[in-house]
Amino acid sequence: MAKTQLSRETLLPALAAHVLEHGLGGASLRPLAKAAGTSDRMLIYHFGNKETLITELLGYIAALYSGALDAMLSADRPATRQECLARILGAGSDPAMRAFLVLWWDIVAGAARGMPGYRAAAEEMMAKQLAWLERQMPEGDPDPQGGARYLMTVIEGTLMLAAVGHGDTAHDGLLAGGLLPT
Amino acid sequence: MAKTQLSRETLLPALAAHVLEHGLGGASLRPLAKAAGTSDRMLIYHFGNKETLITELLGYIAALYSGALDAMLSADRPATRQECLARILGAGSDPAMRAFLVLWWDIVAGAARGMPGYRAAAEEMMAKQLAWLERQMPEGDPDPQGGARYLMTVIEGTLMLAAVGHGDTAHDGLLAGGLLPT
DNA sequence: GCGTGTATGTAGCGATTGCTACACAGCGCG
DNA sequence: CGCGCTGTGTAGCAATCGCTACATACACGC
Repeated sequence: MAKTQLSRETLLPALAAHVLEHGLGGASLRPLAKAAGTSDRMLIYHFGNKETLITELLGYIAALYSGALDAMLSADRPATRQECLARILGAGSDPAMRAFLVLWWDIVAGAARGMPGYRAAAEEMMAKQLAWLERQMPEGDPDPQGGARYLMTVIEGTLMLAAVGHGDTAHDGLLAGGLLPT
Repeated sequence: MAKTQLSRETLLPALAAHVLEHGLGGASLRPLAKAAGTSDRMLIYHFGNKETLITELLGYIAALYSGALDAMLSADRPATRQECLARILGAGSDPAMRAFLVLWWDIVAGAARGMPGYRAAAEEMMAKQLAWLERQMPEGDPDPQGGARYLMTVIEGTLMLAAVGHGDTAHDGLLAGGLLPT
């Protein structure tokens, strides 16, 4: 039993790497298995069926994302909300974060359509990001909680617009909203 | 029989209705054809292959969306940005808009992954929405263009958070940002 | 050794995928 | 009339899908 648990844990990193590169949409058992150095037969053996495999994989990816956020915690907190936002949007161009972002829209789409596991993973990832943001808010901010929620809403909007080629639109909007230094 | 000649134009509405209900991810030729009252054979005949079918379908859906926006143009413009934002977010709970929204995340995911046709459709839909928003900005707004971009960024962020169950987070953020009346 | 349970390989199932080959019916044009 | 083009139905292809049946190799308690 402990061995089974270990097997799943061993497989998940390779599976996560595969979906981070190729997406969740076309993820089928045989390519996933090949990426993990095993067979579709074994994936079903360890996870029971594809649905629970995806669910567990999403949970693992959410944990991965959480860890990536923690690793990005800078010792010095930004002085202003503007600087905080600029930093975060800058981090979004990190290639490692890019992979997460592309996968993220798959997860959002799945969550919006109610696919099992997607909603939970998305909620967790957003909760982690919100907590991270609160810790990143400038010292002495009048309303760190509200400010973090405000910034998060703005960040997600910016990322979405950037994903569909309207990054400039979002950037202009942030300038107009006084959220970025001119 | 078959008095109505089938063409791309006659097929697209039924195809759009199908993907609006069932999503783009699992859209395969036979179910699509059945929804349009024809056969996969005919879909390929009229569109050449699935890829161009999807591309044209996305273009048609973008036009549909544009029309839906125009139909939602209210004669009276809101007095403040706050009211403007509140109206728009209220319109997002319209069931007809819900279907668009769920499909929208499929499109964003496809665009983010560079799937052919997705990016173009997404760009067009966002451009249309931006133009619509500019027309909806309060009369006498100091910076309607920048304001529209700002509101759009905020709107998209709110919609995304709502899609993954963090609608409250976004709402609190809008309050904290002074974008909604308390 | 002997049995038992876990982990794994091989092979295959029925369904579905995008797409094609072929036949044929109707139409307009000469 | 005959010829060709357009539209359509039927049947099927090879590939892939999630999943399963069966055999087996290996470790461990008796």
